[in-house]
Amino acid sequence: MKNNRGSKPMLHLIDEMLDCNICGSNHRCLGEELSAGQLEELHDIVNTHGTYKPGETIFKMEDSFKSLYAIRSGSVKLESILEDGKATVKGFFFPGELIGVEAIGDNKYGDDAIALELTRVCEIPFDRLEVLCGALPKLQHEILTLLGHKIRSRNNAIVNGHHLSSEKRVLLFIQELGLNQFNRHTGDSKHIHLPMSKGDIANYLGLRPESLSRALSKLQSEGIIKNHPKEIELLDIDAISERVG
Amino acid sequence: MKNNRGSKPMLHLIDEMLDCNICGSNHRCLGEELSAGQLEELHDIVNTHGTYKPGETIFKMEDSFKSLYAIRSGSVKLESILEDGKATVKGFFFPGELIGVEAIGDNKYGDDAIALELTRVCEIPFDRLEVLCGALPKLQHEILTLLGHKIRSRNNAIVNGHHLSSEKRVLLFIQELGLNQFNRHTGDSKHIHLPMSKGDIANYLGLRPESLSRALSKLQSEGIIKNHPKEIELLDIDAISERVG
DNA sequence: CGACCTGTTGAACTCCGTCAAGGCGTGTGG
DNA sequence: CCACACGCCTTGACGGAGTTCAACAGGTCG
Repeated sequence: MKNNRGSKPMLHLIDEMLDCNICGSNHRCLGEELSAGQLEELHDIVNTHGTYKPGETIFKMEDSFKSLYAIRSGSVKLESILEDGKATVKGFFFPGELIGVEAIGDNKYGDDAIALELTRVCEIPFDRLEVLCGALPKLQHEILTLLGHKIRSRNNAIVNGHHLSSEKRVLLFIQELGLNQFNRHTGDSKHIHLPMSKGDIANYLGLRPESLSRALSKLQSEGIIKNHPKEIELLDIDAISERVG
Repeated sequence: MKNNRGSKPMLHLIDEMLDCNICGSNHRCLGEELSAGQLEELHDIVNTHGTYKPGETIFKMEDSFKSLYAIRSGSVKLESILEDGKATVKGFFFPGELIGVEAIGDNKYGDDAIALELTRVCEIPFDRLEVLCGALPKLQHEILTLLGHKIRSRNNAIVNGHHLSSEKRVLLFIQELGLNQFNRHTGDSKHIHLPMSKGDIANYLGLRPESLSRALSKLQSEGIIKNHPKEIELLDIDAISERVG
């Protein structure tokens, strides 16, 4: 991991924070273009603590919105309970990603954030982040970019939901998970680890568990993937790319 | 097309701008909480010009992203052409709303913005807006809130797409159009004007034109709505509310 | 008038949801 | 250590909502 201030003597704590790039992943989730001094300002407002066991919630939907959370390790699902009592999984998040942004401008988080594995996060108080954004144009730009990207990604999900068959959505999901895993340099690119349950995946994709199971079974019978309990093995990557179009 | 501040009496110009609240609607789409002086700063970066006839594009998907556009009057649809050549309608926008926000952080608009009626817009150069946000915390907060709200709205669309039948989605759409129209104090609340084609509505809702037509016919046969060429007439508002749940 | 576009209607089909049963892995208690 | 129960996943059979294909109606514009 790079540290462009290695020569200067610093407080050990700050050093550690710089090292973890706020979130502990290879990619900094925030402050990518800031100078060392500016980055320090950002670190000053971040609470690095926060470790959650599988199933524990980082925030609940009825909690009042106060902070964003940068995921340092592990993984998180966002889900909410609808009026009719049904749960809907809104997304899965991995190291380097920010959760809580969906709640910006609202007074409550609209979702439960649930750790899927042993998960460490940084808490970033939003009011302090806003103030800092006013002082650091690059940070402001970064947040705006991140939100814009999020909107585009949600729009894409809508379009995919409308135009793609269940099989294609499943393959696209697997592909994205694999890409994500590849970018984080965890595991090899053929074995996609699934920290979440198949039921959660189905829910996220807008399918019944049975439909997801059938899609996976079909893909396995065609020799494209191998379906393991907590893992998808990619047997024919070209066929996957071809099928998602 | 430029800010021709020098060529007009200054007070008159500012007065006119204040009057139109940037976008010409009753609701200010930006600068809601700013003081008069701050609002003036905002107006300084806005180009008020821009009139488009039905079918004309305000920006194209391949244009490089430079500005947001506040709709002053008329209506706009956002659509994009997918790789396979199919068009997908991403949304409909009305006076007081901002378009272009989906492109923030990207170098191109990903959509075509097409006027549905005679439409007037204000152009807000995004780089200048960013600078101004750094100076005006309330404006920054407003933009962030707006983006957060957008993300939530897109998430809701996904959930609705997964959980609601075509009939419910159609009713929800009509309901939202009506609410929108009501908030803008245009027309009465029983006659919902449709500036876009039925085909566009179907596309937006992820349906085939035939399916939308069938849904509307069914609702009409049940005495809940009346289906006109460019208008939906609401006959039984209670039944509508009840059906969308 | 005829060409054309949008919207509507009918009939057959298909994908996915629903309902029901059973398999498999894990944890617990006898 | 095995028996059993409980979740989670899988498989099968069936039905229904929405798509597809095709024909047609109604308005608009040359």
